[in-house]
Amino acid sequence: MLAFCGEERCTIDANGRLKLPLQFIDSFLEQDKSGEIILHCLDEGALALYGVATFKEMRYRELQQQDRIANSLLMRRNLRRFGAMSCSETISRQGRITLPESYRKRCALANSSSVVVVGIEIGVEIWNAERWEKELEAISSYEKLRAEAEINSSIERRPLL
Amino acid sequence: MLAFCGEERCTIDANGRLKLPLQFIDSFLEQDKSGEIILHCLDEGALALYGVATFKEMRYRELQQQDRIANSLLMRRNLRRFGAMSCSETISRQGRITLPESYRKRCALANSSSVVVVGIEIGVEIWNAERWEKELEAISSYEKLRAEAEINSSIERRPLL
DNA sequence: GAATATATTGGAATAAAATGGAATTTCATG
DNA sequence: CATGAAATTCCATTTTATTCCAATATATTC
Repeated sequence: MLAFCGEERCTIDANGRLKLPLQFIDSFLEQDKSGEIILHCLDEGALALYGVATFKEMRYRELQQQDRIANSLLMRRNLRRFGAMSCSETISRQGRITLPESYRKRCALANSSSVVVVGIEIGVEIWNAERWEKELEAISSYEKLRAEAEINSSIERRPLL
Repeated sequence: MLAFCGEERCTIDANGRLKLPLQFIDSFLEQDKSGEIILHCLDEGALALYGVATFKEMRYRELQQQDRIANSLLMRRNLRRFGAMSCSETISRQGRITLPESYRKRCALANSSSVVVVGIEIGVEIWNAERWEKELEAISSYEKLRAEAEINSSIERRPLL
């Protein structure tokens, strides 16, 4: 079965907890029997869930360079971004995860609201419903631009616009 | 469990003490059973907490070059900066640390005020709430610029604006 | 140098919140 | 229509946070 695919509607309960769709729970448990996952708040305003191994892979290179941190503002900012915007959680025996309050706020995931859980091949993302609509539109209009650019370059002239 | 991650609100008590969130206490104790940590006042106006080993790692390279100190004002200034702006503390049995008055003042961490404690993967930072908002905005606008540049370069033409 | 005043530290009690689980309801399937 | 599975709601328990107070240590004044 294809892991981390599909688009589902779920509700966040009154305490900020989300019951994950079964298929996603299975995909995470397949990766890591303990059910530990990483929550990461994306700059585009959605909450990503990754397996621990997937996330560590993403962060490995930068964390090697500890001696440069003291003298680089950009490095400290990057640590802040990933540190503050990531935390680990464990899928409970009832298939629930608790979303930290600050992440809920930032991603506009209100308690007792309906959200969209999206498979992204290497994990899942939790989106506020309206934001997800906008993101789909953004993806679509970018694809149109790219298609246009591809056509233009194939006939070897500059785009019309 | 992922060490030093997440974003939490805490209050500094009337005596300038901070009760650390449990997850951060655990992360520090895991590194060093004694609970000894280094407080370091950052130039961007926040207070960083590092494990002793982490801090020594950050300072190791520079402190090797003692022979150059006598002939370098910049080096002496750097020693001053790290010397004056760093001190050690021990996490108390109740999970509290006392923040020195001069650091509180410099980092705008007022007594009886609400502050933000941020995991930065290799330690934590304590931020004045408003300053943290500003820092997040700075990080976010940088990311947006980077994203825009990425899109533009991928379709190989200038932005429409 | 002693006594008083002040600040600092540690701890306990109370209040709040998060967690886990069970029960009921809903939905899908045979 | 009945059965099983899953989702949602609600409640009890445990954990965590906050406040307040006592004890100790430090500083100041006479």
